[in-house]
Amino acid sequence: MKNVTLKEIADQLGVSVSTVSRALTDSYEINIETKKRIQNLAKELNYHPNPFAASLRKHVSKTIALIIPEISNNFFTRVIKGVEAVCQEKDYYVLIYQTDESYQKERRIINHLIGGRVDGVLISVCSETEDVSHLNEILDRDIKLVMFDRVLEEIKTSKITSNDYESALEGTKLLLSKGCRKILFLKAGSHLTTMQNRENAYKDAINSYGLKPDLSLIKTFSPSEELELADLKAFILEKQPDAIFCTVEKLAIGCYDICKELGLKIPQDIKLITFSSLEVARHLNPSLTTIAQPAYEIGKTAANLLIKEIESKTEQVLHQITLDCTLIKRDSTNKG
Amino acid sequence: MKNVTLKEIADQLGVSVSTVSRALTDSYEINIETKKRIQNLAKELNYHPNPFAASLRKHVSKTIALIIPEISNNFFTRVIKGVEAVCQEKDYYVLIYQTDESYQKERRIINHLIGGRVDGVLISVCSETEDVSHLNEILDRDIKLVMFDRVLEEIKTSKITSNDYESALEGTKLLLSKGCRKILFLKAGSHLTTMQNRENAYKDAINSYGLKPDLSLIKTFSPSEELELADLKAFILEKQPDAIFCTVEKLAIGCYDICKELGLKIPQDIKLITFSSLEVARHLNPSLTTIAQPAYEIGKTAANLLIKEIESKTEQVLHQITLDCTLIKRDSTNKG
DNA sequence: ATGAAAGCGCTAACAC
DNA sequence: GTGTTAGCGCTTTCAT
Repeated sequence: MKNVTLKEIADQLGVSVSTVSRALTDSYEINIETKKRIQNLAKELNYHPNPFAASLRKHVSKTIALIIPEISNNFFTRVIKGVEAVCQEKDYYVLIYQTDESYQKERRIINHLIGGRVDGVLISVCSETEDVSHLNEILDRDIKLVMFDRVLEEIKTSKITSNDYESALEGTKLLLSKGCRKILFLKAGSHLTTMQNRENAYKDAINSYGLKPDLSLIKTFSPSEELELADLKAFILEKQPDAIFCTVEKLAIGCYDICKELGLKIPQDIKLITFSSLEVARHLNPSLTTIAQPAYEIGKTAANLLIKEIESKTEQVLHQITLDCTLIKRDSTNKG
Repeated sequence: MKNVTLKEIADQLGVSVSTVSRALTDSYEINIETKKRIQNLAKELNYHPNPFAASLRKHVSKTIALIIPEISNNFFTRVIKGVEAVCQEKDYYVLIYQTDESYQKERRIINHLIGGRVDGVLISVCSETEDVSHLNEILDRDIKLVMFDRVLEEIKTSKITSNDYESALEGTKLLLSKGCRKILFLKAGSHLTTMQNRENAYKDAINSYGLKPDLSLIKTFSPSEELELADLKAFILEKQPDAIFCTVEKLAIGCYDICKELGLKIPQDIKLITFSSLEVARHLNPSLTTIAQPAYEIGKTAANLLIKEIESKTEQVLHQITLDCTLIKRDSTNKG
């Protein structure tokens, strides 16, 4: 069975295509009787408009893209939920793309989008991203762009982040208050504003204790590679820390694996804290202290902002919104 | 800046649109010189074809939809990876949709697709789905369909599942071998073939021990609702089981919560096993015995099959492929 | 080897 | 209130 078109409906009813089109968009200028007849037949024939034709004609697709580094991550999973909630309400469709933390894939996805497939893009860039030309290209094409969480200084768009500095400060101070003095700080990607804020907070917290941050305790990992566990293990063995601050969940899970392997007890030998939205954090052994970002809210806020920008006719105002994280203290930071 | 079109390139070079079109698809009938000029200018102007125009004209979109119940679930997350791996290689795009286990959303998504947006659909139906007319409608429109994991008997398409019966049999026998005699069986949705296979295995395993399955120990939960935890708790309190077999991860996590609340020790008081691909299962307290489905392989197989069906001109042969699960024994089923 | 022209299915300006 | 027409950007006959 082929898809039924406006023309077929028009022919069957002896009216013109434009009348059918107008009737189905419930235009006020169509006779109520005709409208009924058309709508009924459309329903009967199970008419569904061809989205390509409509988009081609109207130059809008009522669709946005959501580009994230990794779907298998509770933070992004909840962001998606937030975005979808808003988009469902406002009748937009969401295309979800994941970059797997690969800059190449990020470019590929954006190239795919640039033809005009979407009206707007929501992105949390991958940790590899340094060259930002692909993002600027989006803006050049008048596709609206909003960044969230993993944002970049140099792009002129609205940005939604969490209060990374304040919460990392609080997290580091928690470790310090438990007596930790040799705290590893594990980053994922180096040039993201998000990571820099967290690192600055880490240093400032240590300074606030009258101590000097040891920069050799700070290490950047590339989440796009698989083989980093060996590096991490070597780093832990070399530094013999009494605590680890992870900026991303994946690193924290890696620490669990390594500590088990090395026979290091959490929290007795090493305390652990991480940015993470992992739902089962409370059931881990030991339960994991997390800084949970307001993922769902970030998704909702970002989507609302993007749609507002898409639909506004006036020059857009750039927003910079910060939402608060929640520090959830669990056993992994208990007094050893 | 507007998007550059074929016409603009044609005008600048003093050739016709069709020549440009052919040059850019690397047609053999275009002079090598002209082709070069056109391709260079296209690159220079950063030309990107309008996907709507092309799809409208060609009646194919090189895009497939992947519909899953929940993104926040490691099983589906890995399926996505498998699907994307195949699609990237074959130059297809993947639109990911989640139904949140809601039949209404499933219908809405499929209606959205029916206009011809995609060439094929990969679906794992939500546990609510009983009416299958929306799926048949896809087939009516000549959109290819492949079901995986959550499959339905009554739909005539290719299906990829895991060996649910055999692995549930093995899982149940594991519990029986540890001395468990009052094993709850928690289902998610009742009419899915997948669930029925698992339930049959559960019963058969008990029969094989010369025991009679107590049907009152089998209970179906609706994963689309939030408030089931109270039900689950009441059920556990009422039945006082010595083991629980969960068909989905979410129920197992619920069991952890409830056992903690009730002061029941896993595995001493209650043993626990579940179908799940949860990556941190090994770090849970206690570590969780899982039956892990070959998620990545399922995704790859399903995508390959779908693309083959899309591209084949001949009448399609229906495949029914089964892949093996892995039982990973951990502490939650240890001798108490 | 290249161009002219038709048309995919839809919307919207312009008639009447 | 309804029809006619043009055109969105592309591919693809059919000419030449």
